Amino acid sequence: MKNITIYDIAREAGVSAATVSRVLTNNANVRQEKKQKVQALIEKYNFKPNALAKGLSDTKSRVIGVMVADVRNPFYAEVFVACELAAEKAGYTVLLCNSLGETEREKEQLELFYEQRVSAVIQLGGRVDDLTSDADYVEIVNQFTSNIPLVVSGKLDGTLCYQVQIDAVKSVDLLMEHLIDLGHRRIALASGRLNVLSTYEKYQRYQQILRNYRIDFREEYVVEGKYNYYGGYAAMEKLFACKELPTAVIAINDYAALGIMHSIQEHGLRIPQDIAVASYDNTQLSELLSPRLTSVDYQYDVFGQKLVETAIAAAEEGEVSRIQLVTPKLKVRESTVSEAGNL
Amino acid sequence: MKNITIYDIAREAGVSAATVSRVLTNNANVRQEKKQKVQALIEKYNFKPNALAKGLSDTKSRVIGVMVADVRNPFYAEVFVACELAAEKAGYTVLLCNSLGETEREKEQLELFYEQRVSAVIQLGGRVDDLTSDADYVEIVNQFTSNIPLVVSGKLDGTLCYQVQIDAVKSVDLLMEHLIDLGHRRIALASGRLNVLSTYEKYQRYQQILRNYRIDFREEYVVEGKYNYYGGYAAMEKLFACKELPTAVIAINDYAALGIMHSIQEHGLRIPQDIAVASYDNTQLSELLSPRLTSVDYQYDVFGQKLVETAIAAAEEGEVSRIQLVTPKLKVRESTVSEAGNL
DNA sequence: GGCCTACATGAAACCGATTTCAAAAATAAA
DNA sequence: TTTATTTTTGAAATCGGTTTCATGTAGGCC
Repeated sequence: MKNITIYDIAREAGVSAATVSRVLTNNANVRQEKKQKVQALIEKYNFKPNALAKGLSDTKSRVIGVMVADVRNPFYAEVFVACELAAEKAGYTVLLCNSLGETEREKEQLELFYEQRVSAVIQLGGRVDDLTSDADYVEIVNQFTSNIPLVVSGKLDGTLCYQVQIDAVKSVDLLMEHLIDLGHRRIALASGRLNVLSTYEKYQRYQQILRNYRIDFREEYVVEGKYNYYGGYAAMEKLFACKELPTAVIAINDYAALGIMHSIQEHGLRIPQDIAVASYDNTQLSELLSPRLTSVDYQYDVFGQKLVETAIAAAEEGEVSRIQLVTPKLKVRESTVSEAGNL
Repeated sequence: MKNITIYDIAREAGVSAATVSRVLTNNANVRQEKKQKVQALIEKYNFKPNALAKGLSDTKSRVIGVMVADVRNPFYAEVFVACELAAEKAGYTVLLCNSLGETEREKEQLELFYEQRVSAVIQLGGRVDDLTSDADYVEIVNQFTSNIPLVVSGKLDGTLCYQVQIDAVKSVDLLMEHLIDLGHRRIALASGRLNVLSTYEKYQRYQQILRNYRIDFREEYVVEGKYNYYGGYAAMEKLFACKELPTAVIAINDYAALGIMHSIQEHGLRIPQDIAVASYDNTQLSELLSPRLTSVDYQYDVFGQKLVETAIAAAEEGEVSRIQLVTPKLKVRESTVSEAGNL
């Protein structure tokens, strides 16, 4: 069955294609009578305009490319779904791709996005979140952004990207103040890699807070590591080597927290009575661990919404500020505050 | 900066657009000399052909729409990434969307995919995995598939979809034989909903295996429930009400297994010494639990590869069989086989 | 050299929408 | 009724590629 087009509708309705198009875009003035006739035919044939032709003719694909490091990471999955829902409301479609932490892939994906003439791109994780700069990438991005707006959660010095950030300072404040309020003074940081922007910012703020509260900073309480279970596990094993054990550990994300918790439990200590654990991300996992995990919630719906809004506004040449912040919230659970019912 | 087109290249090279196109598609015969000249210009301007124009002119968008129930579910995230990698190799792009378990969304997404004139659609979870039929949906799919091939992992009676299934029978066999070999005779099934095709097939096979081994089927050992942590937890709590406790429990997925494990541990029993636990999906989580979880691996890379191959073959009118099976493998870990090092 | 075949090439049509522009029709004003 | 104004409308151009078709050119063979 041949695809029907605007011309088929036009012929049968006895009008021109232009008129059908006007009905479709609902914008010019078309005589009621013809309008209804056309709409009836559209209905009858269940006609849907070809998005490629539309995109070609008005040079707007109404597609937003979303590039994340890896959707298998629940953080990115959450953000993606939030973006999808937000885009949908605005009549946009989202194209997802994973950079898988390879800068080479990121470059290729940008090219692919350009080929698809996406209206805008949202990039999270990978290069845009890495403090070590890559001149080549900056070059590519600059070329890219001369045609297509790029919204990042992160930072890319030397480029003109829109930035939508989760307020790293605030997220540290939430966690640290919570722990300090609980009386903790020996707070360790099972960090990620310090050349990742968001991680570095957290580290900086961690030190600042310690200073504010006149708590000594201990080098040995900061451990760099991977953003997964093993990273957390390894970090905690290192912390066990400290002569004075921390009373609380902050994990860089929920998976790392799980590793930390296992390590603690294997050493026969209790959470949170012996060591409290808290983390960032508040993915599904934090609700499922035992004890359930105190974690900083990044407000994925708000975050996704803002990313998409910014992308669309930029694509449609609307007014958007170049930098925006999303305020996280703390979700307190039993891994820091002991309730009845924990082992 | 205006986008450059094939015509700009043609003009500067002193050839026609047709020739540039031939160089681009690399298929007709073009004099070496001109070819190199054109390629040099393409290089110089970093020209990338407009995918919309290309798609419009040859009526092939080279985009595969992937609809899953929810990427936040690691199973779908794994499959999606596998599809993406496979598609990439073949020069295709993937469009992801989440149906979020709402049939209404699924219908809308199919329309969106059609508007985008995707080359093929891959659908996992949701309607295509549901035994309760929806005449309206079948109608829509039939209309859809008259234009665009639909590859499903599941089944949609009354439609002409391509099916790529994970061999449910085999996956049950792997788990059951493993447990029976270990000496288990009281094996419970913490099932999902039995109106989900894949779940129902597993249930059927479970009964069959019991018969084969002349083990009595006990109604009370089969508990229906949700596909998440709480579903598993609730199921296990029910199983604790049996007068004779099962010695092994099969969970419908890793999250459910986690719920089951927590329930068992809260009751003060040991895994696997008192009760063994095993599951389907073998997502990252199974490696991270304590004890680590025996799980059926669905061979995501093979699965994704086959889904995409089928989609592309169907789109390009190649030969593909309508039904294909992917053979799962068992990943044995400590939740069924006690090793040193478990609590 | 003459004839045939194979390759190279560009003009033009096409894919399916949107949009501009000018003409036609309807309405308002005189 | 006539003129001025506003709406409607369709023809045609456009977006940026691919492809067909006819023509031009080169090489192969007698």
